[in-house]
Amino acid sequence: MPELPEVEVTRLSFASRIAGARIASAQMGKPLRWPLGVPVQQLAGRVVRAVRRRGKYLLLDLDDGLLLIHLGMSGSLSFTSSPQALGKHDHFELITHQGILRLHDPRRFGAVVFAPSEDSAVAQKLLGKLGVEPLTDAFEARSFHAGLKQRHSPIKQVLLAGEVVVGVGNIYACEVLFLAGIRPTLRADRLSFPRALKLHAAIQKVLARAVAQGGSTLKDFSNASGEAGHFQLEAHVYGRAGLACHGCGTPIKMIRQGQRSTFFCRTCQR
DNA sequence: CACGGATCCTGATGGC
DNA sequence: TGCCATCAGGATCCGT
Repeated sequence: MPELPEVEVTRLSFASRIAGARIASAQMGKPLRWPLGVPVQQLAGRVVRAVRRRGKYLLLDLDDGLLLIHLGMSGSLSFTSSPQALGKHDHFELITHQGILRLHDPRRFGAVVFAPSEDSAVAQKLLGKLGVEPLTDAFEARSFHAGLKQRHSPIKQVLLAGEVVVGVGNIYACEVLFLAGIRPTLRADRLSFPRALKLHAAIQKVLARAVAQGGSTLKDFSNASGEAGHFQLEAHVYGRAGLACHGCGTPIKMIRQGQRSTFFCRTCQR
């Protein structure tokens, strides 16, 4: 479900409401990607100070330590006031006096991990190699190009790997490469600076718009308050194999790159 | 060490 | 209707 815009929209939908909340209790359903790191009982009594985001991770700052939450492929968070029994796919819950935070994740590729601090080995193992945040001033065209120059893999896979820039998932990677007119199979280090500049602009524009409009409606996304996204920009290539390119009419191609589907127009993208 | 492939898990969908 | 194969928004781990 979530690429960076959806994670950010989720964060915005509950961050201010959970800030200052004291944890009454916590519980786990089925195991997620990694163990929590501490027994759930040890979370009781701690206070949630703030919710930040790094890449596709949400960081819940506690008065002592932090929780790292990742939504994986199928995860979503809800923050509600009404208690109810954990559903089949609800695998983590924080009960606070300001509301109940619940992680719903059918495929369980998501994660909830406790770390004593952001600098701790536990946290750095997950966050340490992440690339620059695309919606900050740190995402700058020249260093982006320099980062690409060091990679010999196809540009699509370099974007997905998240070590140059974070947050661009499979859908937005396809869309952004279409908007920049770049073929997904092109080696990252072969991009000229002008073309990297176009890609840089496309990433900023598409991700920022998606956040502003409440997340993508390409799939069934809703935020932690249960509100659906209104991202109007329809996909140009993603999920459109065989259909006419919006630019030139050529049928959109679908190929496989690293076990993921890639969609592109072989006329518009070079 | 940079790269590519296999892998975790469940559900939806389409062909026969 | 059932059975099987394929595909799904992610990212780590492991072998080369």
